[in-house]
Amino acid sequence: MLRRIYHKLFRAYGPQGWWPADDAFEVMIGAILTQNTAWSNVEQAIAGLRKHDCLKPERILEIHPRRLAKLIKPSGYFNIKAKRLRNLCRWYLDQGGMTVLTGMDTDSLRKGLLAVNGVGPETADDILLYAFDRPVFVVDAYTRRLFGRCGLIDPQLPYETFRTEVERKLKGDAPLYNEYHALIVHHAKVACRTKPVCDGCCLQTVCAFSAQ
DNA sequence: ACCCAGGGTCATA
DNA sequence: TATGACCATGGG
Repeated sequence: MLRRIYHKLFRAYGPQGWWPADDAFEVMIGAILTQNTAWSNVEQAIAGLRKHDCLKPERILEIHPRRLAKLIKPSGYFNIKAKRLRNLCRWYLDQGGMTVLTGMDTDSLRKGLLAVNGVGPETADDILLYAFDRPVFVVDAYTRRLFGRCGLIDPQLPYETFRTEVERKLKGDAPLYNEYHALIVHHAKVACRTKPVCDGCCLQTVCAFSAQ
């Protein structure tokens, strides 16, 4: 059933081409900045960072925290996100950069990411999937509502439990998880133009399909 | 003027 | 384990 929902979304919207970034490190930065924040705001923040050559960990660590906060201001929560960016960059460099990180197994990578203050389960999985191409299904609020409403997975399950349930039922690879999560987000955005946010409307198409 | 977005932490019970 | 306060901007 998870497969059929995927195909319906894909047929409706086509490939989404996530993650919108120039390289893996930029994906990590974007994953922090987009926490509870519209992507349009994140784009402005990243533009600010790029303008000041701050899309590298060394630069982010060397500029003054207050200035970093100013650069990412459009993304909101700029003070705490400035700290989180620094935490992530310190970890990134301490580990030895992309070369070393790429060689690590997925579980070790996730543990390392989660140990960074400011990186929670969803942000960690964003990074695992979209920066390191690991076969990890990213669970967000939309995913819970979608699969919950379709009666496929209990939306109240803890994050890790919900994720492993999806992966167990779906048995997909990284490219599939990549498109699936992007499609769910896109679906929520375009189909939720009507006011009652997302409870009755945005899942209707998919749920009507799954009910047959 | 109001609502919330591609979450996470910390204090509290 | 599970709530609640808190963080803050821009676009609808």
